[in-house]
Amino acid sequence: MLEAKLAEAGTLKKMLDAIKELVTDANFECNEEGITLQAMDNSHVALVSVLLEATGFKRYRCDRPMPLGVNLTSLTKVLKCAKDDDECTIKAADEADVLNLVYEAKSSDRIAEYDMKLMDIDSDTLGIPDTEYDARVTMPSSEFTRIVRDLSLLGESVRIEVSKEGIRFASDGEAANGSVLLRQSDAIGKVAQSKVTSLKKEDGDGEVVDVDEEDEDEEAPDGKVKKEKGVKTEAAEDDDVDMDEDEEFKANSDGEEEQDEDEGDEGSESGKKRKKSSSSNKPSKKAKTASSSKRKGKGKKADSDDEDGEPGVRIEMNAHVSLTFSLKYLVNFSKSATLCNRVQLMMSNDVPLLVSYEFGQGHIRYYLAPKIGDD
Amino acid sequence: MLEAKLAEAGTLKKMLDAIKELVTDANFECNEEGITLQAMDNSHVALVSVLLEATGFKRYRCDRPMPLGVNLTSLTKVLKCAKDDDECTIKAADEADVLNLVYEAKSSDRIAEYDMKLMDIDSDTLGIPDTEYDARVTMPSSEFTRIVRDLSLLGESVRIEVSKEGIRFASDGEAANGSVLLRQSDAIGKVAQSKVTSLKKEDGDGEVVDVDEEDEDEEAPDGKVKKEKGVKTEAAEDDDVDMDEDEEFKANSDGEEEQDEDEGDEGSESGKKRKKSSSSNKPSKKAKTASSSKRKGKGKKADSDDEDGEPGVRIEMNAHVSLTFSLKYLVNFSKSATLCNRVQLMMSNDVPLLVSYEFGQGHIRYYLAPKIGDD
DNA sequence: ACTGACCGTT
DNA sequence: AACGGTCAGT
Repeated sequence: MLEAKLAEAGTLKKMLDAIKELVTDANFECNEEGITLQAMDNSHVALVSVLLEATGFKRYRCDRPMPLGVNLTSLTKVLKCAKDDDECTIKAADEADVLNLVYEAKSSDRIAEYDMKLMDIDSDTLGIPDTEYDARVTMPSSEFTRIVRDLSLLGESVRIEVSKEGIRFASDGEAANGSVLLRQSDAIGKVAQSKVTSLKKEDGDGEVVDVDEEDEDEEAPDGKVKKEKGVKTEAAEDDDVDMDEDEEFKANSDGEEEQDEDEGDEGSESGKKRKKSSSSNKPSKKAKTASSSKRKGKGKKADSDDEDGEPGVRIEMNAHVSLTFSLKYLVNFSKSATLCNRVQLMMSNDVPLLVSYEFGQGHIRYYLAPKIGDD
Repeated sequence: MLEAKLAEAGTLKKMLDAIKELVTDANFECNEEGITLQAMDNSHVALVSVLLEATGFKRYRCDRPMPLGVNLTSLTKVLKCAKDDDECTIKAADEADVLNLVYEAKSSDRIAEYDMKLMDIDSDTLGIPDTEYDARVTMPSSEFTRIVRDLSLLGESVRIEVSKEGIRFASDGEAANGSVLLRQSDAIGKVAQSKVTSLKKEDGDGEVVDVDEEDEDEEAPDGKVKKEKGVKTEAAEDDDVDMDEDEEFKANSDGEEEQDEDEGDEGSESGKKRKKSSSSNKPSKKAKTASSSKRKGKGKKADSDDEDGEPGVRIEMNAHVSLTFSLKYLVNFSKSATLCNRVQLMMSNDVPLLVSYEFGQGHIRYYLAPKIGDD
């Protein structure tokens, strides 16, 4: 059975608000490490990956792994019945067909209890390779929100380009073209813009994740992306690609360099390896992928980019990248800004963009295949 | 003629906002004691009773009783032309077919004047018995609003149960079931939960209204509810009852248990009595009903539950009650929260619920027949 | 298709 | 607190 008590129902509310428009039904995979959710968006163009670490709960217990099939629209309604600062306990018996949610007001003279129906959902666990990217940009999430919203008024897509100059977001529209350039913030200058040893998803706040282990990592036996279901990069046509359920999500699969991605389900290809990350030469590591949690044991929950990291823009790149994405999705992703003040954009040419919001108790990550014709 | 000057047009604006969706046309009955409005909602399921005491006006004069037939949609529009803090004077000549409204800004350098057409409306004064109830719950109006809104996301109706445990609001829906329990707030503990002598509508703040005078009151010459049309309790089928225009609104007319439901028209049954109020024993009185204003001359305008009474929940009960109501109506009633910080729920099994908002210058009360099959 | 109500944002 | 936008109901 599962029993997890969250100090603030608001965390869950914001998380649902962030993804409910993208995904309507999904399995919350619960195990002793925490709760994860991975799903393709309704149109199979983007992939959403959510993690809530067990350690982020006030109390957490999950005897055995169990998937909770939830209709996010229903869960959103039920969560609307909680105040942001209510304590929220979610419980589900093994094999249960209902999820029980209890909200306790701080004042404690109000207790609300809800039982929500669960459903069976095909859980095609998606394989999300943990790869290295040619560029990582960390910026205030509000800034990212503002930029994609502004540009979405002009056009359908945006070209994101990271160069020595900084990061540029440019969109061409019928009536007008727009371009926003963010330069590295002064205080951060030294760190970024320089060749970085390895660009992996950052775990902590503004600190490059320890790449070491990764370097030595398996160099990618086949150097190929696994084939689980996922957003396929190349497939991306003019419009975003629609990935099939059974495809593998090769974040940047055969992409520029290679990263492996084993997906969870098959596990067979797990042994793959990927090799040099873009320009740099660190051999990338692999595996951990979506279950990022394990990345480095991640005991670091609270210290990440969570709420307010440093202000400003931090740019790290090993190679110039230029990719084009659908603004509609980016605008959608940017809703997660309510969860965390900083956002990380990870890019390599021809590989799906990773937009990552790391907060105290976990993260929300979005993968979006680039439109072709960008390079 | 009528001439009444209100210190704040905002009072009228909020009152209209609270009831305009429920009632589109109604008579404002003006007499020397003040202005009252009583009407069945458009679908004849609920009854609304509004009182604006003469003493609550900055200036008030009404030579003879006169009904002002008003289209509330029109009045709402006209009132939108006033700022909340404007002084508002309403005037109507005898037999006039227009209502004159003058708004004077505090600064006095702005005077706006409007004339709104009046209409003839069948004034079937509704008889609202002033009865006793088995349970009275007083709580912050925002809390009530929150609860009924939350539950309305899940289901159509709510079961309200008052027991030693507190007051529970429970609703079952397609996707989820919900239940909110409010316990008596600690500081209030002693007062409530004990056998109350009499549970009548509270007039002041948290004080049981003196029932005395009412006891002696005219026991109802005819002892009946007036014969106006009302919500008939029993009629309530699965869905709320639709009371006929000519029926009498026997809120819980005769006593909690037996409530007669004579249909108002006959008036013959007037002799009924109400008597034992629930558990207690005060003979109920009658008449005053809706014109509650007279209840005790009520000079107390400002001291009532008006804006913020004590915070928290106060529960008084003489018997366990369990009733089911349509959330749609309760959500509608809860709009009155803008007028007053506290709301009173009065209930007896199988009798219409009374939701009462008492503010400085009067009150807005709603009566809603329970759905059957509850309790 | 139009009007009204409700929710969210500024 | 007010205005605008979105969604639902008639």
